[in-house]
Amino acid sequence: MSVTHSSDSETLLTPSEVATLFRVDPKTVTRWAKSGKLSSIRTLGGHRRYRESEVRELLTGVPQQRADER
Amino acid sequence: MSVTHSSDSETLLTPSEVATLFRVDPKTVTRWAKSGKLSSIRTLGGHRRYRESEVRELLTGVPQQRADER
DNA sequence: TCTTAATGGGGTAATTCGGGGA
DNA sequence: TCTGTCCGAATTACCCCATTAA
Repeated sequence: MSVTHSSDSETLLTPSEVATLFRVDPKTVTRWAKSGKLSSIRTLGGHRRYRESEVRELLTGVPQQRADER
Repeated sequence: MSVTHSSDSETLLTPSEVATLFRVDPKTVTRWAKSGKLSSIRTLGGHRRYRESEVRELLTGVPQQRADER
């Protein structure tokens, strides 16, 4: 038995969820990702997922924390 | 922080656990396995289990290490 | 053995992808 | 320059019910 401080359990958001938060079209979010303004993780099928903490920070200007660091 | 019962060489994840990591439906993970994008191990009842190291690598793009190699 | 949640298979609706043009 | 929209194709989500896992 071992105890691990889990490395990365980051909540991810879908393109439409991010788009809703910014009141923007999902396609615009895709462009932000392609231009490097927003980092993204890809599903095995090629769809993008976005880090919630990064999105929140961009929305509020306040650095966010992950649940597993709290 | 997580507690792992390690004595095995490879930690296995359930479909729902993998789905949560990718922010995807469990059925989608099943499709990845069927199409060969993700390798899977079957329980004797036919349910799929996935290698954590493989999932982590696909998520981050960084090769992971097993606890018994560290 | 019993209960409950999760998974599998199949089918269909919704979302996202990429490119291109307004 | 930035965003919204149209298109076809691909991927993913949600619905059912039977079986398996815990």
